Amino acid sequence: MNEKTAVQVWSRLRALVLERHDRRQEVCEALGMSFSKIKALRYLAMEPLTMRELTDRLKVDSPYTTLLVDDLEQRGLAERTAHPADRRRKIVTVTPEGVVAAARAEQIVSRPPAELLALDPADLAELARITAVFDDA
Amino acid sequence: MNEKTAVQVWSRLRALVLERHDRRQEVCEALGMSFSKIKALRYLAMEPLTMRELTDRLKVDSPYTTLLVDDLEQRGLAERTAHPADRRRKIVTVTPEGVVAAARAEQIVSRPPAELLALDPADLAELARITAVFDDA
DNA sequence: CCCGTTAGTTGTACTACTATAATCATTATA
DNA sequence: TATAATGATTATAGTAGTACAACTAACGGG
Repeated sequence: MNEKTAVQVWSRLRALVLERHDRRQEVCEALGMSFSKIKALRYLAMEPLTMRELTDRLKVDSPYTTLLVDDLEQRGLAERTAHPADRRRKIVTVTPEGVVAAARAEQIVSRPPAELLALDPADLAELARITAVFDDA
Repeated sequence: MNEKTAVQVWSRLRALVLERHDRRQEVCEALGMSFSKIKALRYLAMEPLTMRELTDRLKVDSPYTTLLVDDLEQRGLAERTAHPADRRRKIVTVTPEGVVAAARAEQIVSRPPAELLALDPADLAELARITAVFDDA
C-alpha cells in the first residue's frame, strides 16, 4: 500500500506548507509589496535576468513583467541595464537595497516551522536523508 | 545543528508543495472556477457551515463570502438554508452536484507526487511515521 | 537587404479579490 | 423593554493580476 501511505504523507506536507505556515502575507507586510513582486525580486537576487527570462520564471505574461520591474525600479530595488550582445534585451539586476530586501524575504520564508524544530534530532536527520532525493528529481 | 537541518528540510518541502506540485491552476481549470470558490466548496463539503463560520475558515471578509456563496448557488453546487435556532444565520450546505465537484477537486489536490511514490517503501513508511506528529501539533 | 521573429513596451479591458461603510433583521443583555 | 451586539447583505471603490492587440526596435536567416 505505497499509494495509500503516499496520499497520507502528501496530505500532511500540504497542510504544513500551505495551511499552517503560509508566509505570504507576512512577507508581503514586511516588504510592503505584493507577493508577485517579491517573487520577482528573489529571482533577480539569485542572478540577473532578462525581461523574458523573468517572465518565464514567474509564469506571467510579458506586459505584466514590465509593470513589475517598473515598480521595483521605482522603489530603487532593481535596475534595467543594456544587454552587451543584443540591444533588444534588457538585463534586470538588483540594487544593493534590492539585495537587502530579498534577503529579508528569504529569511522570513525559509524560517523552519516549530513542527520541524520540535522533531527528535534522529527523526529530523532521517527526514533530511529521505528528502534529499527531491533535490535532483 | 538541528536548526540547519530543519532549514534544509523546510526548503525541500516548500519546493515540493509550492513549486513542483502546485495544483491550483489544474483544479481551477477542471472545475471552471477560482481557487477561493473551490476552497469554499471543499469546506462546505466537509460539513455545513453558517456564513460566518465559512468566512472565518476562508479568512476573507463577510461581504466576499456572500459573493462566493451567491456564485456557488447559481452553479447549483450549494444552498442556503434556515438555521433552526437563529433566524439571522443561514446554513450553507452543498448539493449532490456540489459533493461531486468537491470530490473532483479533492482527488486532484490529494494525488501524491511522483517524488513520493518513487520512494523506497521503507523510506516512505519512515516519512509517514515521522510526519504523524504533525496531525495533532 | 528583405522578411520573419524576438524583446520589450503601451494601452485597454476584464476577473478576482480586498476594504469599508451602511443597512436590516434578529438575538442577547443590561 | 430599550439598547447593544451579531449575522448577513448591499453598495462602492480600489488593488492585483490576467489576457489580448498593437506597436517599436533590433536581431537573424535566406
